[in-house]
Amino acid sequence: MKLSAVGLNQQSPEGDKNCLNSELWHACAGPLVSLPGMGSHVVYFPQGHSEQVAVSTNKEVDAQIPNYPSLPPQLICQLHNVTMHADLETDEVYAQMTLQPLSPQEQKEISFLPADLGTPSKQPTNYFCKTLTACDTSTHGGFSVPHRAAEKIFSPLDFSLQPPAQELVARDLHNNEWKFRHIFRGQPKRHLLTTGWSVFVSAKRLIAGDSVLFIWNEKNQLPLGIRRANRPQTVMPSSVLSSDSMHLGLLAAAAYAAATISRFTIFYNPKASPSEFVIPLAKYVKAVYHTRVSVGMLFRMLFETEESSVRRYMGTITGIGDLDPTRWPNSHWRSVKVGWDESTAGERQPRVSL
Amino acid sequence: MKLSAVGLNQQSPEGDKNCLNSELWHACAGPLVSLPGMGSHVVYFPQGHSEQVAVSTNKEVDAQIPNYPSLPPQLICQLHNVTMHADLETDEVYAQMTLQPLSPQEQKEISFLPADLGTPSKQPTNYFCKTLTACDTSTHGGFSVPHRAAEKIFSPLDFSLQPPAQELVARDLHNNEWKFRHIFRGQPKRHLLTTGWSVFVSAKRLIAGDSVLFIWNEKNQLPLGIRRANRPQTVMPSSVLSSDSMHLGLLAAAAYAAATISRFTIFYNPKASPSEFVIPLAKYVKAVYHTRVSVGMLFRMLFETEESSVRRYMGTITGIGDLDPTRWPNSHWRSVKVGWDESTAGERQPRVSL
DNA sequence: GTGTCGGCCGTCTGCCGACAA
DNA sequence: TTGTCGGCAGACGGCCGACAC
Repeated sequence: MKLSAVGLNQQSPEGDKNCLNSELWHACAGPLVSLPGMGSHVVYFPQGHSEQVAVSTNKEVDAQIPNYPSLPPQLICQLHNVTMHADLETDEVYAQMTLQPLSPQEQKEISFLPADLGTPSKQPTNYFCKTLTACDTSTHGGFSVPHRAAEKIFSPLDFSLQPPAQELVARDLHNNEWKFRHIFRGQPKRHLLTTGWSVFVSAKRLIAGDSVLFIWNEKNQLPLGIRRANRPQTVMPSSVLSSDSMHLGLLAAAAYAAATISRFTIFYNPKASPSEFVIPLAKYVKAVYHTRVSVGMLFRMLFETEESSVRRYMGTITGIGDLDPTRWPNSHWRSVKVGWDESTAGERQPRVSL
Repeated sequence: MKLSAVGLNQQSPEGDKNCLNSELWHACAGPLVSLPGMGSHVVYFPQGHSEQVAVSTNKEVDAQIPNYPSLPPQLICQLHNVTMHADLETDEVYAQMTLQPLSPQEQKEISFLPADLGTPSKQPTNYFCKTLTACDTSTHGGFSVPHRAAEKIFSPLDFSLQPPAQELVARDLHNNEWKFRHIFRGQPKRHLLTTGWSVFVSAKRLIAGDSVLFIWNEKNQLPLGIRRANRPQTVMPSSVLSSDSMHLGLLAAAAYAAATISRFTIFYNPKASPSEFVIPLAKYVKAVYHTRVSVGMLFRMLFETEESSVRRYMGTITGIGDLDPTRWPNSHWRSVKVGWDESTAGERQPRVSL
């Protein structure tokens, strides 16, 4: 896996590129992904982080791994830095966060409830997202642009030309330039991307079922992103370190930072992670202390569907208790068991709050 | 990075595929790479392991990382298991080792010197390795086979045919099958691989400067491997875990295993790692206790050249001392400083023994 | 002995409207 | 409105010996 960051160290921030592409990053991440604000207070769940590593390495956490008595199941931190990144090979979006645990006296001082519930995922308004068809990805032709989307997002064509056509310049998450011939032709008339499209498809290794999205912005830069379909074999374990060592590493890093009140760095990958493990403190406090949860209660939860829209699912709380009592006693991570109403099986026990 | 192992867990051994391709694995790894025998006693250097992670993530180890007082700079272990693997995407070879630290009484019991100095890298005898030319990798043509190599390695052609030709079936490290048309033609006559060659080149993403190697074996299976040229941008950092957490992870895993006398798992990547960090115990004992090292002494050391042959370099010992006195006191890792005779700069301070 | 080139032919890429869902 | 197809023209892939180093 290659990173997109520039400079000598690949883990350095990307500079102003982040600001430029923040919209695009959020669009690619999806509507349910939100990042807490810089400087804000958050709750970090080592268990959730561990789950992300387990999914990424395709290996369950080993029972051999010791627990760190000094590391609580939830750690209140200040978020020093958030930078948005994208995998150089797959364009998968992820965020790098620098966290600093709060000292005991700092925790007391913030007993008042801050209002920051996290920016609610600034989805761009003027964009379109299309799932690619077999014809879109075949070498035989170009890309068929939905009619209304082309009129709304692309710069207007000069209809005095026969046929009306122009060159579009789009930029992906790495700020790479992609040029497409945009033409309005056929019977009936339609918007098509021809020359340049197949280069893009093969460079990004897109297949039917993946999605592309174009964003309109005031500078007319035409940001361009992709969302891959959930292919089962997307797992990319590393041959650098054993998964056991990785689990130990994240725990050790957090435990050491907690003990010395020093900063540590984590990666959050929205697509890989089963659920968010860095939550704004206010959201956490509200969920744990200001919400009455009891067995039998009904509730709703949002999920993203395959067509990248949002849908509500209903569920009933069937139990409350620790997921792993020996290792993580009194953890609020996935402490609520639910039974889902609809027969969409495969859903897991969800997390504490939303 | 994808792994080649099969089954539910990607880190499970590959079964008998290892045995079949052991020759090929060693051929791809190069003549200087040797793996200690299964069950033998070895010395594990956490510092060396850390260096491999640093190179793989392209990030120097952070001074913030704490040291583990319970973890000595060299750990005597029994090697429970060694399996050979290859990266599914790049075909890069690496080994997975399961180590178990020896208890104090076990260490005393092995005070006699075992004779196991490691299998000296069983390089196959009947093989050829060719660095690809621009014409070999261009889409315009096929692969020009060195004349003597073709006669030695490939199954003999039927020279009654005009032109003499046959189909060769080769197998790579993942046991994938590759078919090539082998023909003897042109003026002057030569051996060529035509149909099938370009598919192989593009699938493995070979470029001029990379090498391919064919091995002859008694079963006539024609194992086929690649060695990539040292491209500067080969680094593949992971977006799963911060490099700091990785360093902590490997230290924590070794420290925990040392404290509880339990097994832990590491990956050894010969191409990524600056030097071997799992050494047969006998070799270590011989180097440390049976070799007199003093400042000013002359010595020789083997290096692999770019043409994958072996060459001797001469050097003088200019000093002896700890590389990192505060973190790893009394470590034998890179404790010997040398000045190289020839003006081939860029060499680093070498390691204890060879 | 082998790296690169020009020549040549066949396949595939990629642009077009027709047509149907 | 838009997914897929057949038709077609040009680009590129890929096999060949010539030639030079």
